[in-house]
Amino acid sequence: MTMSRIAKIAGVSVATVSRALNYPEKVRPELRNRILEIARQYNYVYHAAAADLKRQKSNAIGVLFPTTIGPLFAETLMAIQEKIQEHHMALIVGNTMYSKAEEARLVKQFQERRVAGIIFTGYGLGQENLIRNLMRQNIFCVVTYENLEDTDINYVGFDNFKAAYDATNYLISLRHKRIGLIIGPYRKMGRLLKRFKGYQQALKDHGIQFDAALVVSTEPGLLEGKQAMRQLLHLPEPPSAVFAVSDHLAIGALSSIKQAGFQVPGDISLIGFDGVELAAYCDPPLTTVRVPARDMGRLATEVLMKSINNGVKRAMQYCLDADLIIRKSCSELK
Amino acid sequence: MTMSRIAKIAGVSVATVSRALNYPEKVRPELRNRILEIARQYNYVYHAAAADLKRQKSNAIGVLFPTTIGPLFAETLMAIQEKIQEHHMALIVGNTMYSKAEEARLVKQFQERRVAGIIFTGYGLGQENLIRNLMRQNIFCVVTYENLEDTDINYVGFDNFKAAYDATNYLISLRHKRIGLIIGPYRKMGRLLKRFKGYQQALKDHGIQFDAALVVSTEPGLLEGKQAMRQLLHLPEPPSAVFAVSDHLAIGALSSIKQAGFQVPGDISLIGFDGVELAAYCDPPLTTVRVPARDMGRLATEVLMKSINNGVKRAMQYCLDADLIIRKSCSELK
DNA sequence: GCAATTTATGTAAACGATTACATCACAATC
DNA sequence: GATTGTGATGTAATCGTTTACATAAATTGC
Repeated sequence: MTMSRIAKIAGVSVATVSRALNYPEKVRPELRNRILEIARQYNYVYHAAAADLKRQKSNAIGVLFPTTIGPLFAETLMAIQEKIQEHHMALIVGNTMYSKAEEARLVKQFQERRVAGIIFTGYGLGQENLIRNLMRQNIFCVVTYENLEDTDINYVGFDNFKAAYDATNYLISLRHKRIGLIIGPYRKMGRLLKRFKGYQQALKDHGIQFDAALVVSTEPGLLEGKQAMRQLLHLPEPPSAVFAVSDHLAIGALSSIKQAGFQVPGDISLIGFDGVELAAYCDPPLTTVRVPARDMGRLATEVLMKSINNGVKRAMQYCLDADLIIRKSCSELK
Repeated sequence: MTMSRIAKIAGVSVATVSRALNYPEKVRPELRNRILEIARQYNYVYHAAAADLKRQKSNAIGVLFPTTIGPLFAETLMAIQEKIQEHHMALIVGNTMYSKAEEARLVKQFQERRVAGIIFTGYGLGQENLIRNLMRQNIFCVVTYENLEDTDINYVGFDNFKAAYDATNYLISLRHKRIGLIIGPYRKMGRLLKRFKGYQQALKDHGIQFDAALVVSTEPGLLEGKQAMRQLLHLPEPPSAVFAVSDHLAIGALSSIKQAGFQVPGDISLIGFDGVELAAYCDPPLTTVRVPARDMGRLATEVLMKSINNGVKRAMQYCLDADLIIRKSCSELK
C-alpha cells in the first residue's frame, strides 16, 4: 500500500493524500477522513525511507556510548530514550567499546542514515574535529559527561575536575592523608584525566605529597575494583581512605576490604563516584558523588532538538552540578 | 555528493559507480580504484534511505525493551549490539516502559523504517498475533526471555517455570517451609507468571500449603524490594526464607533485612534471580539463578540474521539453561 | 457584480540509489 | 572465420514520498 494507491482509490491526487496524512488541517475534514479511513482499511504504512530521501533528512537521531553495561550509562540512555520518544523520533544506538575505529564506523553509519543529530556520551579525547565536521554537514551534535568550556561545541556535562576535587577534599577534611585512588583508564579518556587532576590538586592544596603507588588505573568493573583494592591493601603502607572513581569500582573494592577482614569505615574509608541508586544499598551505604546521569540525558536531548529545529545558532553549553552525597562509608581518621 | 555526480566526474555511468561501491569484483580494478578515489576525495557518503527505498528494505533492525535500566536487560542489549555491529547493521532501540500503547507506537515506527527484523525482549502477554502480522509483512521477529514452545514463533529463552521451581526447591531442600516471594507485576507479564507458577508448584510438590500473605507483587527496583521485604518482616509469622525474583529486588530486600537487625543467612535465607555480576559482590554473596542474558542476546540476533538471510523457513526455538548459582545467602533451617 | 484574496486540490519534478536488460568488445571454440 | 560465450559497462525505469507551482473554486470587500 502506497500513497498513490490510496489516492487512486479515493479518487484524489497523491499530494492530497500526503497532506491529509502530514498536514491534516490543509485538507477539507470530510475528504481527510475518507482518506484516513482508506489508509486504515488497507493497512497503509508510511514509508520513512522515501520521505527521508525526498526531505534529505531523517527523524532518527544517533547515540554513541562506550558501552551500555554499568548502570550509569544505562540511566542516561533511558532518559534520552524517553525524550526522543516524546518527540516521536527514532533512536539508533551504537557502542564504541572504547574503540576509535568502531566509533568512526558508527558515525559513518549515522551519516549514511542522515540522522538529524548525534549524542556523544562521555567521549574520549579530541573528537572536536570530528564533531565540527559533522556540524558542517548539518548533523547536530551534543556531548555529555564533559564540559568543553572553551569550545563552540554543544555539551551538557558536569565539572569532572571539581567533582573529584570535592570528593578528595572531603576525605582530607576527615584528616586522611594517605588516600588511594582507583580509577579507569584516565590516560585515554578526557573526563577521567580531569578527575585524576582534581584528586591531585586537592592533595596539593592541602600540602599532601602525591604518591603514585596509591593510584591504580584499571578497566572499569566490579572485579577490577576488587583487584585494585587488593593491590592497595598489600602496600607496605596501605591507604586509610580510598576514592574509587565509579560506584562499580567502589563496590568491588568494598568486597575486597571486607574479605581482607577490615571494616568500612572503621579501618578504611571509601568513597565512590556516579551516585547510582545501588550505592545507597551497599553495606555500609556508600558515600559518593552523584553525577546527573538522567538530567544530562534529558537536557542533551532537548538541546539537540532545539538545535535541529532552530538551525545552528550559537553553542548551548550546560554544566550541571555533581553533588557529594554523604552516607556511611567514610569516617574521621583517629 | 551523489553517485551520479561521481559518475559524471569519472566519466562513467551511475551503474558502474554503484557496482564499484557495492560489488567491487564486478568492475575492472583500475576503474574501480579511480571511482573509489574520487568518492573519497569528494567525501561521498552513501545514502541509505535511497537504497532502502529502492531495495524495499533496510539494514536496520529494531529492538524492544521494557526498560534498559537494571543490569540484566543492559547486558542483553550489549550482546545484541555486538552481534549487530559485527553484521554491519544498524540498531534502533525502543523502550516500551511496559506500556502496550508505547509498544504499538514503536512497532509502527519500526515498520515505517522497514526494519529487517525485530527483537522483542521479555515481552508481555499475547503479542503472538502482533508478531505473526509482522512476519506476514516480511519483518522477522525473535522473542527472548520466554519459551513459546507450542507456537511457530522464533524465540531464544529459558524455562521460567523451571528456573523458579528450582530456586524454590533449593530453599525447600534446606528445610524451609515458610518461603516468601517478592516478584514483579506477574499478572501483567507472561514470564513472571510462569515464575510464580514454578514457585507454587514447588511448594505443592512438597506438600507445603501456599500462603498468599507471603507473596508481594511490586514494581521492579531496589526501593521496591526493600519495601516488600519490610512488609514480609512485619507479618505475624515472617518467612524463614525469601525468594526475590530479581537480583535488584533481592538487594533491596537484603538491605531491609540487615536494617531490621537480622542476619542473612542466619535468620533469613535469601535467593535472588538474574545472576547479574553484582550479586556476587553483595554481603553475603547472593545465591541466585543465572539467566543467560548475554547468550540470549547473541543467539537471538543470530537467529534473526539467519531468518533474514534465508527467508522464513520454520521457527527456530532455543531454550537455554538457567542455572542455580549457590553462594552464601542461604542456609539450612535449624 | 467584479476584482482581489483565500482555500482546496492537482501536476509533475525531484530525491539518490538499484538493477534488469541491452550493448559492446574481446576471447575462445570448432 | 563465423559462432558462441564471457565480462565490463551503459540505459533507463523504478522505489514512495514531498513540495513548488499551477489551477480552480469559494469567499470577501466594496
